[in-house]
Amino acid sequence: MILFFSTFKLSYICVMGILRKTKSVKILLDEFEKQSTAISAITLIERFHLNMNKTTIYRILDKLEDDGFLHSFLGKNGHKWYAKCIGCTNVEHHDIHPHFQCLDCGKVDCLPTDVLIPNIPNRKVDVSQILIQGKCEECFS
Amino acid sequence: MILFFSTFKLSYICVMGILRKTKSVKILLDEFEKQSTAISAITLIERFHLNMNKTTIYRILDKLEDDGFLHSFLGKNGHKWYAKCIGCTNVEHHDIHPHFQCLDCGKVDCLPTDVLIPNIPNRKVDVSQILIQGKCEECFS
DNA sequence: TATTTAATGCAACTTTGTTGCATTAGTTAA
DNA sequence: TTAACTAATGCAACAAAGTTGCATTAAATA
Repeated sequence: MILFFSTFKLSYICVMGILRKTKSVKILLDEFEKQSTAISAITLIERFHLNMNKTTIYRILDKLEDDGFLHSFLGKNGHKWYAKCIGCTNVEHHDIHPHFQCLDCGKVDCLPTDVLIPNIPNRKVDVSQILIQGKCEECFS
Repeated sequence: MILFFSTFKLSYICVMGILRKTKSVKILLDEFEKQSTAISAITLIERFHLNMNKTTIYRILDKLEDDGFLHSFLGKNGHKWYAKCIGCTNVEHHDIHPHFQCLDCGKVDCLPTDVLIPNIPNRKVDVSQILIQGKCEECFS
């Protein structure tokens, strides 16, 4: 199924999870469009608790990940973070890149670098998560 | 301060966190001595809830990490895992290696491979966590 | 506009981990 | 060996992140 999200400057999203263009979905898609860094589920709950319930937020994030629109990963304290995918579909996620979390301000960025995970004898590698922690550009100086 | 743990086949641990050789400390040290793979905090709580309180387990793990005897990292669901360090001290952890978690059986191993995290312009890299997920030797065949 | 059902809100719950405080038990010194 | 000191423990209550079930609401469509 294919939906047209013209107002979000997305040409289309191939959808399995998200079926209806609700207010909540619009708000969250909008947020990921305008923010380039990753956003944690908790931050979204703080930011939009007046607009929608936390359950709704968790469910929409889940679906957007299934759809290949967002990818998720675990930050510092095991908190879940989300960021826009590049070239992913509902069949497979392709954007395996490291994430950088600033230990001062907590911000998380996707690093454009591709990291090659070597094959490991007798094991099948499905996913790899690389979280680099340190000081970001702003907190470095 | 230096304590002698002869019964655990450790020559010594340079200690800042652990000061007293209590029953609980002995049990946990023993467990890490005899198991080569990583162990999650939750597993230890399940395994030893008759011997000691979960608070005690969390506190001892914390201290053993401070001491450079264990290192910790986050697995699949943000759960905390612990494994023995190699060549770490209470001043600095040196053993930055990837961890492999089997998505079938959940087991986590430390991979001996060293992974080089490239410097990133304008950022200071402190720690890097690499979690590779897939199928382990046993679950692969 | 009516119908269908995906999506939502809410409350209650689960899981992992933390905190404060009274009690227990290692360690050290007499 | 014993007494004194205080680190370590157990317990209960709490906190935060995330999940579940179910009644209600609101997109999509016919």
